[in-house]
Amino acid sequence: MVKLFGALSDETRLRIIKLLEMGELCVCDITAALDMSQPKVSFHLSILKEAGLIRDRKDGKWVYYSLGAGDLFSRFLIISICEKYSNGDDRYRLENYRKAGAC
Amino acid sequence: MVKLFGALSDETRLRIIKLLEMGELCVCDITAALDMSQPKVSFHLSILKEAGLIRDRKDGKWVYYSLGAGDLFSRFLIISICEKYSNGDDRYRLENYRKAGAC
DNA sequence: ATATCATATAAATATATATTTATATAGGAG
DNA sequence: CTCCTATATAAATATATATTTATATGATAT
Repeated sequence: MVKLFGALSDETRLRIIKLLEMGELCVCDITAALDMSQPKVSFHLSILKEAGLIRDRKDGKWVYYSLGAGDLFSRFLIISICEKYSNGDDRYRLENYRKAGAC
Repeated sequence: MVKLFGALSDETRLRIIKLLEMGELCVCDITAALDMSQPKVSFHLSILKEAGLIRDRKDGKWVYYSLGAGDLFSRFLIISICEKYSNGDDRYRLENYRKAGAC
């Protein structure tokens, strides 16, 4: 429980959750959307995963992350966060990244 | 939101919330139940209060804390925590403290 | 007024968490 | 096999959070 709330008590990780509301994203998508260094993003993804809030799927060079892991309570939290939280410019940056050819 | 989850991402504070399920308690009750130093307890109470999860009421020398502050989402979180979390020996220590004369 | 009790706050320290920088791994392309 | 790309991990550093110890505040009782 401490770990679960700890995972949610960080701005960057809430932004990641909100982004993943769009569906599965690979690490470079998230890195571009957040405009952060890749190791930083990987670090935060690992905490979310460890807390059972997100899951990953490997496909070739890429690792895709998505919501939908965890128990009922975790899912409820995620829904609430997505409802209350705004994407800011993250979505916009992701779209630009994709238009520019993505990864 | 970050502040709210941050307030919940600590063992001591979850214990306090679970204790307050019993109803209003003063700082010395909580200090006895948790078997911790008084400044430490005050520190954690201030964080819970700041996050809008608990409220306080002054009566003479005493300050009583209770659940029930905050919006619907906060209340839901508190209910969920109380349901999932166990008191351990905290309740037992509080009873002993009261039998011994309390504050 | 002085002493005492409950609580809060401040300063110093310890510990945990996040960030940066550098490097490793592992899959594909040429 | 060698190079490049996506991702992860490690080590060093920075920052935030928690804990301890000491002190302040403010209420009551003597």
